[in-house]
Amino acid sequence: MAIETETTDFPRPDLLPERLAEWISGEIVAGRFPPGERLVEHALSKRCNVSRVPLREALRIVAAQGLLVLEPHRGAVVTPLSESELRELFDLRMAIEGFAAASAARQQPAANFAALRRMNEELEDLIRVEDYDGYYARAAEFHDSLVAAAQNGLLVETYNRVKIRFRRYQAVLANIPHLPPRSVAEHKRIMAAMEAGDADGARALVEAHIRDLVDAYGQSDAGRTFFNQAS
Amino acid sequence: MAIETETTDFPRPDLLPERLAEWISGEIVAGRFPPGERLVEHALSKRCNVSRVPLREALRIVAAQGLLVLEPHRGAVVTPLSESELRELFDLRMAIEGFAAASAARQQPAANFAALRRMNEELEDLIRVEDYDGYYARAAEFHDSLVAAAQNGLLVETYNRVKIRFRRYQAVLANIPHLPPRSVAEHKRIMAAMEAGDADGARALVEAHIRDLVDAYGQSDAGRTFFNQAS
DNA sequence: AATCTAATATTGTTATACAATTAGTCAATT
DNA sequence: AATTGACTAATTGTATAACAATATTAGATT
Repeated sequence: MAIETETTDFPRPDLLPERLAEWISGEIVAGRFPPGERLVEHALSKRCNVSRVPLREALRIVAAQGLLVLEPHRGAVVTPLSESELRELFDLRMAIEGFAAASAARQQPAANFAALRRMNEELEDLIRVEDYDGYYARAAEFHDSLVAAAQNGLLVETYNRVKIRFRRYQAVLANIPHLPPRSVAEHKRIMAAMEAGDADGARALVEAHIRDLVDAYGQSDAGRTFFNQAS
Repeated sequence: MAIETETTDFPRPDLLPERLAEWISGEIVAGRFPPGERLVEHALSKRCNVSRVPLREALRIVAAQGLLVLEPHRGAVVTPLSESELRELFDLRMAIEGFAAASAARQQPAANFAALRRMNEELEDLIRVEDYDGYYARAAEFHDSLVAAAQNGLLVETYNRVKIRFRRYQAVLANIPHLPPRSVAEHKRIMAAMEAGDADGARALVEAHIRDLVDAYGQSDAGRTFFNQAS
């Protein structure tokens, strides 16, 4: 008897709609499904080798994330980008991250300040090596940890919803080289306030920090120009 | 020729999954689909005279609202109630409503303070007539208007998601008679701070106001007892 | 009573069909 | 030339049937 050579079929994992949704979501964030594009069910289902039923459920998932709008009898249309949405997203980040910082500052011993501090030191290292792509990738993690420090699962869930929508704008906005050193310094002040138990101060610093990000994006070329092509 | 008696068929409205989702959502909030109950597709689709396809999409919608959990090969299960979720929901209300008050206070002329003031006066009238059911119905509207005053559609959307989940607990928690007069007074102080442009003050008052609600629910019999039956 | 096993029920997906609606085409008209 | 309007094609929305994979239940066995 020969060696068993037949490979088991690639095990089709479960959660097909979820995985489809993740893929669609990714295509939209990466801009490969540009704003305004219609996603035609039959074409997409053929492309993904799935039937329309799980695909339609995937579209529902992505629509619930805010990346698609399901128009009656017209189907799924990629949500447009707009300056107003970006402003509102920054506002929500201020509300969530600011509250998280204040909340974590009050909880004191439970909050994991060490993780935040370590992460900010890694950011400093990346700046020293002038790896700005790396910086922007990990800068998000710092903010994630900030929200996580509030120990509120629903707050994290809400923040993640904001992040998904926000990522589309990050993909379009250029990275700004002169911003990181300033951000790292602001992170330090935020952590100092939190460790001092100064809830209001920490929140104010977080809000000011995000406002700085808004200003930086607003003054960058990308921030001023991308809206034209997106309307 | 006789008078035309044949009626046109009742036009089946569109958005079947959305309407199904709304109904399911209502049944869960009202407690007719209790926490932990499994919603069986075939049975539900027969009961609603629809096929499994739009029903499954409806389940996705409700799951995205957080009222259902879709477990693989087990289907839709009504999300349990928990004290921790209630605490997190109150936290989110503080974050959102507090930020909204501060934001509205800064925007000043654009914010519609007159609507808020008028609504609080209606609440005072309801207290005078001792119509506490009416009070609790409209008290939510005051908070809605507060969030709306921030002029941020995404903040409203996020708040609505919190409200849907929160309503399940409101349906269980008893109304507390001695609370409304205190709340109305706190509403007044909040509005005063907003009109004075005192963003930080308004936010602090909103957070304190919600903390008062938490304490009141926590000290009520309902607040202490309902968790046992819900586990 | 507890455990294993077989029958049953349920979910997840595919395929097909068709009504309702929308999008696209192209000639006729202004 | 641009607009209208009717016709055709394409697409969505729903229903039905079928089946594999998995979970649940009930019965048999220990």
